[in-house]
Amino acid sequence: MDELTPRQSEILAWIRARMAEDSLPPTRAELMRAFAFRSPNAAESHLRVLARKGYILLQSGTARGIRLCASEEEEIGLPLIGRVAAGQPMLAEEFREGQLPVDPKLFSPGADYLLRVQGMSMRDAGILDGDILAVRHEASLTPPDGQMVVARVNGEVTVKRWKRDGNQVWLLPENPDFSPISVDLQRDSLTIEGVVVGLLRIGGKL
Amino acid sequence: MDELTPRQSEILAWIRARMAEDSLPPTRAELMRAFAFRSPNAAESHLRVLARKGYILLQSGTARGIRLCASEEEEIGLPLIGRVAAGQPMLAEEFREGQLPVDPKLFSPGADYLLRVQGMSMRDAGILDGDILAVRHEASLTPPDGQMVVARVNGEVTVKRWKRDGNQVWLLPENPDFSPISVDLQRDSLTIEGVVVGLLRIGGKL
DNA sequence: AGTGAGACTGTATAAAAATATAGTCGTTGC
DNA sequence: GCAACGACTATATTTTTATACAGTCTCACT
Repeated sequence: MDELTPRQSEILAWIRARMAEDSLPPTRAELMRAFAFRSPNAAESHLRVLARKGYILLQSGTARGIRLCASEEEEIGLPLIGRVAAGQPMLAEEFREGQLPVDPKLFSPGADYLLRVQGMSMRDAGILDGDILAVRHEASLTPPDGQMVVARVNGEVTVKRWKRDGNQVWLLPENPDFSPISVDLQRDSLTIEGVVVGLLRIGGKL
Repeated sequence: MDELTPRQSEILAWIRARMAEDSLPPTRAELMRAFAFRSPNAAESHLRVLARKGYILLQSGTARGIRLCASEEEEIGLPLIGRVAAGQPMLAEEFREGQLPVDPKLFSPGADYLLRVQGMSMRDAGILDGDILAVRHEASLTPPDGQMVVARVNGEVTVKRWKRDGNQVWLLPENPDFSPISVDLQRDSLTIEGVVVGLLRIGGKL
């Protein structure tokens, strides 16, 4: 699929927006009005280019015969992240286990991605090994105490309950077999990757 | 919303199918061809009726200006069932807490409804009070031992692990504070309302 | 027996939409 | 320096579409 010029992406974006909004592809004239062209042919030639580059399909001889090509995987639902290597960014392509058809708005506040749980450190909160957490991206270091967060301590990703007292942060497991993690904000590197907004368990051992 | 005649529903169904299929509303001429009308006016007047009865909206003066009206609650997702009174059917309207936008195919095998969990009898299986179970309707009395089922014993609905030995059925909790329920198929009334295929936890105490 | 709605046929016609042709004006690449 | 391309203007010319008007036929009412 060829690259688009800035102008071309602008036009493609508008077409997508219009179709999402009222589910009716635009005519050349409507495109022309939207971009203040003074000739319908400006719209026509842009559509030709978009079609040639494979972003849209034009049905000749039919009114509004524009259809979007499956935009290289529709990306519905949320990405499911598996084990994240230390120090690597969360959403890197290589940690993606897949994509699940989950409505982000099912959770409140909305979820941004799904994370596969490893280990039993949150067992007593009803979160088992292999469970899937819905996570909302949220980097502020001031979640309410008791909030379940996805945190990164010295590069390592972990899910725990948050508790902070000044520069002292505790990441609390929910399983007596595990010990709380103590973090000194001035000495250790800690970032929050998000807050847990939901849980999903599918297949496996129910 | 007025009732439709058989012919009118047929036509509405076709329009819906067409729009689902290629996301482009039909023209009068296309409708005419599809139903072998010999006059475009047959299509026109049907559209008028559908619009008058509130099933579609016609944008006058625009090609393919047909849009479907939100079909009296789209019923997307799955119904969420709350506390079911003893002896009452599961899916009765009065036990419905709502509808959640969950894709049935997210689970395997697919889910038919969602059920709000009450109590802590399955705590050690990571199922807490208030959790939501995805359930597949399945009435056979021969699920594999260890399968988590939604069962009804003498009218009362409960979620437990299934274990059967001849006429002796055990419904096992996953919490030492609770006792297994013993059921004799010849003396007690037992039906299976479904098998648990997934778990969802949103909001509340995460 | 008469009326009205539903489901059409048949014929037009104006408006909407697609699309061709001929250019202009900048950039970019060789 | 010039060809190629992107991004247009300007003007036509078909096709497609929407839509009006005038009927026909059937069936359910009342």
